[in-house]
Amino acid sequence: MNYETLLKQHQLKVTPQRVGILDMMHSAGHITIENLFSQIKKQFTSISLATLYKNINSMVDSTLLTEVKAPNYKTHYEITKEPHAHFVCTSCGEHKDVAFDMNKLCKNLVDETTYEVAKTSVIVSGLCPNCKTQK
Amino acid sequence: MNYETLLKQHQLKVTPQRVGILDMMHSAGHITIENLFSQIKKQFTSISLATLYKNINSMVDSTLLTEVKAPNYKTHYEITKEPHAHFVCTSCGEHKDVAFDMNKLCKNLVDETTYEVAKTSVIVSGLCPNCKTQK
DNA sequence: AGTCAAATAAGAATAATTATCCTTTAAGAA
DNA sequence: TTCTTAAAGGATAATTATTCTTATTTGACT
Repeated sequence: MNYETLLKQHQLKVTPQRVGILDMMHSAGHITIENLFSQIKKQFTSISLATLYKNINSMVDSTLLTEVKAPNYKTHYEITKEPHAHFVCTSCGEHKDVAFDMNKLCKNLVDETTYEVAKTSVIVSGLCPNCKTQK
Repeated sequence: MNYETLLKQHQLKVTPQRVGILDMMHSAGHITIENLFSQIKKQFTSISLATLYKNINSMVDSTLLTEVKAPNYKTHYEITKEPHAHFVCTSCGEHKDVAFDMNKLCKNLVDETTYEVAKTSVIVSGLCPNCKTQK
């Protein structure tokens, strides 16, 4: 995958920092701001945390990145992929992408002979009827 | 609904503050810490923000409350109900509970002639195979 | 190469959450 | 009831998370 192209497609300026962020995010799968910052500092020793936040936020706004907010878990980020669910272990914190198969959703989302599902959370966002008509 | 019973069922001590929190949360439907704090201070003028956080967290841990973390939206809390999804308007912030009908999930979760769906997020949490077998 | 809007770094400022410490109180035992 | 104790409350400090400000630099496009 070519990060420069990806950034341009999303009308974002290509900078070494952004390419570095994407590269790191790609190899990590998903990552928190905290981890990303400590990783990225190795490559860009003087990068600022504010820069990281601004870049992450603009990439989230442009849908290049997806923000994942799981209960009892730090917000983390990933390069936007096909729709999928996230399984988060309440004990060890492991998290795992799960194919978004409609028929297996909710309690059936993961194999319950091996996983123990405690909670599911579904968030849909967009425009409500009011705001949609005002566009 | 009787909040004392509810608290006892979850093995939590019954205190006036907790009853007040639940009462407020029940009438609000869902509420942020910020709003809850400004409301609850009217009733318990000397309540501390830390107390609020401690109570909310223990009630979330006991599953009495559910924490809802939606993208671009402040974390809010509600008394745990039947599984359901949340629709959050990216424009006005309105949020609305949506019946968790498996067949309508994802893009079909809300009526797309009136809503405009931008993102869906599904989070499942519990124990991963490793942690499950270690129990 | 020259221009300019956008990005960066640095650090301050603000917001959100948790920890600490000491006092008070709910809940069950005596 | 009263006693005992673990848990809860309040005040505030500490930590963590996020955004803002300003001066400087740089990528993208003439």
